[in-house]
Amino acid sequence: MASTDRPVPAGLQGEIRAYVLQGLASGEWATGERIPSETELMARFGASRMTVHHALKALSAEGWLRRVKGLGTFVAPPRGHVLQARLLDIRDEITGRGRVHSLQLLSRELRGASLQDAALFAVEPGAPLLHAVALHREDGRPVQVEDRLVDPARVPGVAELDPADESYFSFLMRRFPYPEGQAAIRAVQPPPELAVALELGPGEPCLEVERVTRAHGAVLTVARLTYPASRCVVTGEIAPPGGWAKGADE
Amino acid sequence: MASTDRPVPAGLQGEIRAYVLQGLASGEWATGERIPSETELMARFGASRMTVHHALKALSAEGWLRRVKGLGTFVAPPRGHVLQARLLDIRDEITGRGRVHSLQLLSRELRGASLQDAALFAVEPGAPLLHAVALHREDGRPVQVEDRLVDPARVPGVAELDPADESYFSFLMRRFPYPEGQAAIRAVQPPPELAVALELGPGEPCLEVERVTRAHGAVLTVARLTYPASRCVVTGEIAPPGGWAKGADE
DNA sequence: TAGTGGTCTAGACCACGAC
DNA sequence: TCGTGGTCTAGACCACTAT
Repeated sequence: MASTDRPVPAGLQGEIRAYVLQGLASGEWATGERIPSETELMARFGASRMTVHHALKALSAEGWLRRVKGLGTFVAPPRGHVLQARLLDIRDEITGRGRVHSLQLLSRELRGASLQDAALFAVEPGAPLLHAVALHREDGRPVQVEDRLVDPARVPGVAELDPADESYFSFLMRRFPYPEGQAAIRAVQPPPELAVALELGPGEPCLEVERVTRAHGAVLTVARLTYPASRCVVTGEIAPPGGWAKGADE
Repeated sequence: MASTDRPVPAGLQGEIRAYVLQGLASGEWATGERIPSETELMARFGASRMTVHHALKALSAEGWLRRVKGLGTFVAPPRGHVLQARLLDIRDEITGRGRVHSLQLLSRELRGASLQDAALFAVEPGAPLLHAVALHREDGRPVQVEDRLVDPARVPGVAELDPADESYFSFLMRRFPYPEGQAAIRAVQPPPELAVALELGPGEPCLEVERVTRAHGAVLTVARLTYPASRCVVTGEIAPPGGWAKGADE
């Protein structure tokens, strides 16, 4: 609830850190303004230069400060609101709530890449891509349609994977634990076939999350996840600079 | 497009950093596994302990590693996909695209806090809250309804603010540059009055972003932003551990 | 007790920017 | 030239963990 519970450095570094953060929070130093130099802080806290340096370096890495060699240390500009949302495996989400997850494979085929696919995946048109569509249920109620395209050349074994056994998400995370990519969230009027599959109420919209996942710059998979509006919210924290670099402690 | 362009430490620290990241990316060290100790790395790179220590400390602060005193350094568990999206001032977004922003104030009143408001803001029921509803247009087309509740006691001057002059978002950011809070994104069927205000097509859904913003733990404002589905996408990066702690360099 | 990481010091050389 | 931050060293003491 408070701000970040990053492991606060103890001792002198902690004091210097607190001093600087206090100056920022109180508005004593405005955006872009110069804060005391390492030399000044050494004197003020009776610390060695390394100690001061590390305190400032950490604050700079967290986005509070900007340091310029030859010039000094400045207050970093605020970055607007940054929303940090976890996008988890739907399966984990459901079982984590103590519900029962089930999956119905609607289609799965190896097909040639369209021109559009080819451009996105940076492969030759016609190159084989795995296209799978699955319906996820929570206690029997449909909660997500997963429409996924994977490049089997970059994800060996994915063509043989039975998503009822292990989700594509989990399979990919095991092999590429540090994903890069982009995501987009939209509200959509679902096409009729999705409305039927998801057992939507009349006129009920959907939330659509589209994800492009890369590893080493190469696109691995594109997923389009469609949720009934009434059964999904994306939530997240508005992050202070530095975000939640704290390890995974939950 | 690649991954994070954090200022890479030069020299020995950079080498050690690269060595560790390489080990992680290649899967040489699995999640939870122990990586070489500071002593071992000192020998391997001919570096002093401080140098090794800082390299590992930085990687740990970025979420790649977890260090335990007395035990060693371990590979941090992957954290799933983390979506980092900037939520900006709609005004800046529009003018940033070279379009013309205009605002129509639909209502603004000082009203007593309902029981629900009181619980959220942690004030007495009946305490004055500013409630403003505004319609934002881009080149004349409605793109957002902003429904906002602000505690004027915590945001002095906000009751006198004319949102056509300066947006509430910007006003708040100037006074509280380091916001905390939560946000939620939903798809909704807008109520008729919103459908009219936003000039929605028949059956067109909306994306709703709800934000609770705090400073020093106290709720400053709650905003409910409603966008026509056809005119809004929330986009963001899927972040590696460490996110984009890099200062604001765009 | 031995090994780990957490913190700190008092030096050092360097690259950079302003004057 | 002077002050800035970037990097590095070779020590040190401490707290913690496992044996």
